[in-house]
Amino acid sequence: MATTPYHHGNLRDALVEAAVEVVREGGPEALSLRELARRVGVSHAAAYRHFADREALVDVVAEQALAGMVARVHRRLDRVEEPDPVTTARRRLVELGAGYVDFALAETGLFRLLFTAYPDPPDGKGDGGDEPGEDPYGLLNHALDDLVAVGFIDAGLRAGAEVTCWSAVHGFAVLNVEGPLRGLTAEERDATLSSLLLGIDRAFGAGGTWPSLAPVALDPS
Amino acid sequence: MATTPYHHGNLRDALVEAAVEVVREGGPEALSLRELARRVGVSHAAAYRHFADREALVDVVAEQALAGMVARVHRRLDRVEEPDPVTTARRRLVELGAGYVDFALAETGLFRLLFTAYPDPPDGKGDGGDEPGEDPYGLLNHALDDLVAVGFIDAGLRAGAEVTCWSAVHGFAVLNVEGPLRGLTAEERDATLSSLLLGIDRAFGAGGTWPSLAPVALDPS
DNA sequence: ACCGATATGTGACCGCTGTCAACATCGACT
DNA sequence: AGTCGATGTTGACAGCGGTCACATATCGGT
Repeated sequence: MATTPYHHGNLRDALVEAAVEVVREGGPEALSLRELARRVGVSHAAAYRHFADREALVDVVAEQALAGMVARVHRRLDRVEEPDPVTTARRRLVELGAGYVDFALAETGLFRLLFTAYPDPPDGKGDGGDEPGEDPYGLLNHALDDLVAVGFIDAGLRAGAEVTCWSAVHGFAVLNVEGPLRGLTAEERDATLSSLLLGIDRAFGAGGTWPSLAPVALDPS
Repeated sequence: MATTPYHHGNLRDALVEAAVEVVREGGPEALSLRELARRVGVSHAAAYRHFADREALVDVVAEQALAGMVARVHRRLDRVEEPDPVTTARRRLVELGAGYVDFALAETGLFRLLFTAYPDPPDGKGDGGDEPGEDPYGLLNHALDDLVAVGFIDAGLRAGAEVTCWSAVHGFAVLNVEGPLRGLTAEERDATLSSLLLGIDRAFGAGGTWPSLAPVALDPS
């Protein structure tokens, strides 16, 4: 039987599943090998047959978290429909940021784990090899390139733009998730996030005169 | 004798001093009550006469860290001298951000501690009572108000501006200190930070046509 | 059908941590 | 002089990550 075989069968998967669960509702610091083993109903040393150490387990959870974040961002991106290419590209950048923050607020534990495992966080450009455009950093660069292509961003402003965007959105997420800005009401959060995202849009489109974009709202689903 | 009295004399201060030292060169996760006691040459439980628990010690270190950061920001702020009030105000905002990042990169451990103690980080607006303008958040608001006063920032854009600025700069710091952006060279860091700070300036000054600002460089002293 | 190699899980153990309670010491004040 | 409160010590407990020798189950080859 695939369900509950002989020894335990699929301990590894069970552990990962439990780990994701634990991190979700307690953050990275709640993730303990022993607690996991207890949950799965197995000896604490058994986990070491499947993971070299705690870090290895964390890495796997981080992968899942990253995937979840990408999925969430895509959900927003896919909903964008605007009349002209410029507005579409601008809107996509905004929605990208909003999706990032959505995930951070909806999956606090996973988000914190993603950026608190100081030995080599698995995000972004370092890890090469993946499908381009399937990690947040790739999506971001793609969106910015589009904005240059449609003539919204001056080519001279493209350099470093991805860092600016990432920093702003990531900072907002961090401050709201585990920093002094948690405790904001939903309204305040929406307002300040709109202000931030539209500010980025303004900074990039400073060359010409463009119609302003509609505000954003978080989606705590 | 004030130096090495009877029992220990000034254990509390000695512990705090050692704690700052440890965090400086190992980050918050290296801060252990027992290690501290060992360093100071005292029994492992002695610390409990002075601190309710580990958290309390962390809070004190956080205060020191915050003070250090404010000092560093001020050092940059005080060096600003520009011909006209508008440029001065703009420059001050830029230097404020640069000082924040300076501190994050020069005092990695202390910075991380400041924003990783999820139960009530001591930064920013929450803690009231302090001299206004003597914490980073107050300095930031002051700088932004000035920019409105001199006519650089349109009054309609003032709302939420402090969150935008803080998010961007904080995000940059976090990504460079413990995130995927550490590993950047000094040149890349300077370039991207300049791009970020000047982008903020651009976003706020979008109303009129202003001369562009000179780039920034980090100061790893 | 058997038997051995290999994968998987167990229990005891180490050193580390924070925290607490009981005990010792010392200075200050009456 | 003698007591009291603040400070420091000792020893214990539980929980953690990690490692080991050992037990067990499963599978592959004969």
